[in-house]
Amino acid sequence: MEPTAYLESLRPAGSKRSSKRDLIVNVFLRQEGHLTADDLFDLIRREDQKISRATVYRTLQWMIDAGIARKVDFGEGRFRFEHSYRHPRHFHLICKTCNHSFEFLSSDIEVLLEEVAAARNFTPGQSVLQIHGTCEACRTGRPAPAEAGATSLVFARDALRIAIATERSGLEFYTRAARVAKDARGRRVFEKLAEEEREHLATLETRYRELLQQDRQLEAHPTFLFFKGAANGLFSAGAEQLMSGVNDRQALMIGIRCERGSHRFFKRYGERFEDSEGKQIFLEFADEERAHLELLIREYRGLVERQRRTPARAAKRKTRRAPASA
Amino acid sequence: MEPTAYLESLRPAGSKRSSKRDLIVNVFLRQEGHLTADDLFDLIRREDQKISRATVYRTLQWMIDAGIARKVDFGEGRFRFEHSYRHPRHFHLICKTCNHSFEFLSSDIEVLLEEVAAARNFTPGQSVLQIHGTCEACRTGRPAPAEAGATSLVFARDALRIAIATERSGLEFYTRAARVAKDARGRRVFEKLAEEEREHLATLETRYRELLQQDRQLEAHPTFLFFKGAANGLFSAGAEQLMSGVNDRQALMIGIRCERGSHRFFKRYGERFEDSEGKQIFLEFADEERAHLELLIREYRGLVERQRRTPARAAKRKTRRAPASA
DNA sequence: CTAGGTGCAAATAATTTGCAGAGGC
DNA sequence: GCCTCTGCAAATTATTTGCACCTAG
Repeated sequence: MEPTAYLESLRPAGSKRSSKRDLIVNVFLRQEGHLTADDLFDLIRREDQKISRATVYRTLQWMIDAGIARKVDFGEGRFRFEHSYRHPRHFHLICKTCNHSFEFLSSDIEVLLEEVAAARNFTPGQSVLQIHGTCEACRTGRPAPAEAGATSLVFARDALRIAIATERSGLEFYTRAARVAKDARGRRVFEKLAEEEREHLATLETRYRELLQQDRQLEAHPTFLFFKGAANGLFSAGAEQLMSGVNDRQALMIGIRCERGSHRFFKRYGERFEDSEGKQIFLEFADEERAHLELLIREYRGLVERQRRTPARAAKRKTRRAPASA
Repeated sequence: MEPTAYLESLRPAGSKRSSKRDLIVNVFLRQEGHLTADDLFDLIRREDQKISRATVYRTLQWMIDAGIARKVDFGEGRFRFEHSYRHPRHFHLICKTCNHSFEFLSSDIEVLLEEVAAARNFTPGQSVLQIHGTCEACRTGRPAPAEAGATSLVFARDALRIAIATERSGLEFYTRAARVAKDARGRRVFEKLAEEEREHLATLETRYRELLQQDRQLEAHPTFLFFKGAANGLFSAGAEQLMSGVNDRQALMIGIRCERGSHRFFKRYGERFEDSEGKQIFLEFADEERAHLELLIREYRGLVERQRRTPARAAKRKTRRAPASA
């Protein structure tokens, strides 16, 4: 959505247009950091000498009601304001030396927060998380790479990186499982799964390259979204040693488990974000995993059906496995 | 340490005793929640009509310098103060309806915070974490169980619970491994390990019961310290199936891995807390795990040594295992 | 006796509000 | 014309400070 349409969509009911307010809102949206009311007042004064502090405060409150602005409190004894246009919610790193602040988000932390709230029978709304300390620039004396630009693009970048890492992890797992598998049918299933992961991975990597072209410096931005759960959660160490004796049906079942885990993960977390390209990426990825999952389930059912029609073979297979599983 | 000694130990250099200040400090330390300067002023006024607001503010600043008080900011446009005597650092759940706040700590979150800071080249100091929302009492209309009493006791209780959960998890693992193990020597090692865990567990449970006797209502307090890492991290699902073919040396090595993991975990996290009974419990537990670990390592070395002295047997064992591991 | 500590009142600092006039619909 | 927005100045709220006086060491 374009800025103007975005503003119109958020205008509170029963409010009138006003050139003063428009000016304040526009100047505010043009800014990047976390402004105090006074910072904004100074900026406004450069364009219109007549606007009073009271109007700036009133407009800030209006923007908060409209959802354009968020009020943040860094413990300085006054508030700061940040706009939310193309700017997902986030937590803060705050340098106590230069008073600059840096943004990040961590799904892992958000999950833990929800768990704490649930354990204490608390209905959580917004959370405030600030790490106070010293930034790299203040510690080393050398200027840090500027953290400017569209946060929502960085968010999308990180979402894609996470999806790619997950896919790579799946690919590696299936590849190793295929290498280890002794049963020819089981191995073939793993090989096919690996091939499918490879294809999906290629799609994601293409999309990543396309995203990078939207902003020359996108890769230089530090990580915004921290999210480690997705890439490792599915495959436990040592599991591959169990893969060696796996047949085709079991291999398919393993694939189903993996894809289901992946789908749930991305659906669950995608739903947590507000509208943004990053959210979109998570939900699309979840959808693709679901589609793949359904495909695997159909294959599995087909396989079971076929084995039921040739009971001799199924019985033989069962007999052969019996002593090992006892 | 007793309150008086505690205060003396923290008195800033070059400061005089004063009856007014003593009164303010004592009234402050008697309180439980998070007071505003005005709350405290009102309380003080009940005991001494002459004390002025300025003195209360000055004394609060003095207490902060002395480390007796912490200044917290719930975004209300003014500060609140909490004392730190027998009161570990923590995060807050803040009810936006009744303005009450509840405390918790999560080692898992703290670890993630450190990781984020490290990834951004930020040297972290103190962190602020607030979950704003609605408390149970405000949502249901019924009064919640009062969250009063010594937080440091609750902290110790939770530390013990975590240690116990870890020990139970270890006991369960070794018991199952012993049940599954086919090699008689391997099984015996697991049985011995299980027995040791059982003993340690009994010690911890006794200590837990002793702790409960210090405060009748200790078990009724909601969880303060959230810490899930310890109990599950060591043993992955399916691992027990790998246990079946394990011999005595391998079983010992598995025990060493587990105890080492446990020791590192508790040492690492114990070091994160400030002085308290809870910290003590973590560090003692870490020490006990280390002692056990060293014992196991000695046993392992002895075993290897013995096997080296009877090379025929070792060679035989090796030959027998060769096809399985290829 | 002298460096803090204290009370009082005034100063600051951020933000809000009352009111009369200006301006959009 | 009505209802909202705006500027200005005054009010409010939380906190700090100047200064004269007090008190412990």
